[in-house]
Amino acid sequence: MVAPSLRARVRAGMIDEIKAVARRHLATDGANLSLRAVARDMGMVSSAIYRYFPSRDDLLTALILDAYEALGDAVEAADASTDRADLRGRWHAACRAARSWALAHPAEYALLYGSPVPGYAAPDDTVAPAQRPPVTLVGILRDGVAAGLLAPSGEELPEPLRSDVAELAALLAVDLPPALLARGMAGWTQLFGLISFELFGRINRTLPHRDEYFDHQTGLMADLIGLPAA
Amino acid sequence: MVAPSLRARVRAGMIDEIKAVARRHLATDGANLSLRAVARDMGMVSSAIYRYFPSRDDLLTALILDAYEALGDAVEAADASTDRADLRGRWHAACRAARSWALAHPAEYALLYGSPVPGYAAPDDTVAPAQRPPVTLVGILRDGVAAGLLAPSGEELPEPLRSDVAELAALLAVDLPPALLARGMAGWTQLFGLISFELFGRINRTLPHRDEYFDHQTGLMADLIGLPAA
DNA sequence: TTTCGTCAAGAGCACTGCTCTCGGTTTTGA
DNA sequence: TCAAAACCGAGAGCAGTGCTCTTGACGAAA
Repeated sequence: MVAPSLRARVRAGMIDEIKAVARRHLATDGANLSLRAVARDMGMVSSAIYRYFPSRDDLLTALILDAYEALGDAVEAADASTDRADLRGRWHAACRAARSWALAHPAEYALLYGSPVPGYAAPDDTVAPAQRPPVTLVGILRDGVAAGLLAPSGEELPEPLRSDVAELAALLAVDLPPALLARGMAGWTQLFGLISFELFGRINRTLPHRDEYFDHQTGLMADLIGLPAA
Repeated sequence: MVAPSLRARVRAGMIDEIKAVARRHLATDGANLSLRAVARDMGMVSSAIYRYFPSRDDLLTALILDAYEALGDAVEAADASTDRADLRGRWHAACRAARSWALAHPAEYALLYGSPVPGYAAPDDTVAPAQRPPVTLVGILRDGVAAGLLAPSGEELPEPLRSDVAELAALLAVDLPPALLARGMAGWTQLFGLISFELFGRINRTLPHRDEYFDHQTGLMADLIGLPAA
């Protein structure tokens, strides 16, 4: 373990600064960020950026990866800082954390969950961080079943579907009855829809009390799952 | 009512052809469609397009309006062609119609429900057509209550939220108890999330039986709403 | 028939992502 | 220690973009 050379350190600093400037541009200009513009902001020439990122898409990928990690951190931290036995409280905390992060970083959220950039294909590095929020959510269900706080209803899925969802459980590394996992996925799907609707402004020019609406909607899904209050 | 002049007719034809070519480009290149490319495809020069659409955003707006109407037509037709008393069947039919349209026109769906184009602000003409799918869905609930097939649970929303949702009911012109409308909105939100996840490919490289998964997920929301089978 | 509105074409501007070359600096290894 | 290799920023240049403006031709209306 040798200390990184001076050159490597300034290089890492440059990469961080480029990403920071790019994030700033992202917030104002949306997904079509201009390499030349960030280069200008850094007092550089556009071609110099290519020393650090081989293409614009690679810069976007780096930003996407960072954003996934930040969102995953926020959701996991919110869940972790809630009483383990309070399943419903954990659910609400995780959902609120995702929403708060999205409201604080709308452009980055759009990058993660908006329509995919046309030519751009997300590399495989992104799938693991992308799964952290849903894994956290279904992890609450897993803990609930393990602790006996969440009784599996005994409901069974019809067959082509049951094994599909069972495979999904294996992929997410959660040991859950398929029917319950399906309900958890419904909650995750609705959470994404809620945030997207609020952020992309398609819904509710009315609905001024958005916090209350959000909590109620996520509470409905907690009901559907059967999460008990503390 | 005079017959439109020849000139007006060829002009209308040109507008239609431009939109058709643009839709084709949209399908392959995504949201960043090039005016010059569609002009090339039509054997024209880019500046000629501006005789018909004052800017690229106006072309996009026209495509968006058409897409909203097409999606609205599909959802409403599916609902209308189902036995009025079969609330659950109508719900499933409307949801399936939305999904089918989205799968058949992924680029246009992304235009409607993906991340908003940065500089672009949707004009007010779009809000009415955009509301047709959710209005159709909550219309099923309204019919159910009116026909006595869907019993309001008597559940009441806490106050800041209750009047918000009541206002939303007035805006959507559906006479529904707020608590029930909130559940309907949850269903609409989840439907959007389901389609987006499937279309934008973030979810389930596994889950090969997507039709069954979709039906089960929308069925869960029908359960949450309390829609009875036929 | 003449005038007026419409049309396609072309040149041009400012911008984009990206490539390549050219000097200058830093790190590396013999 | 010193030359070779790697790295870095600047600049020119290419192909493409949205958009504006001007020019000349055509058809419909007065």
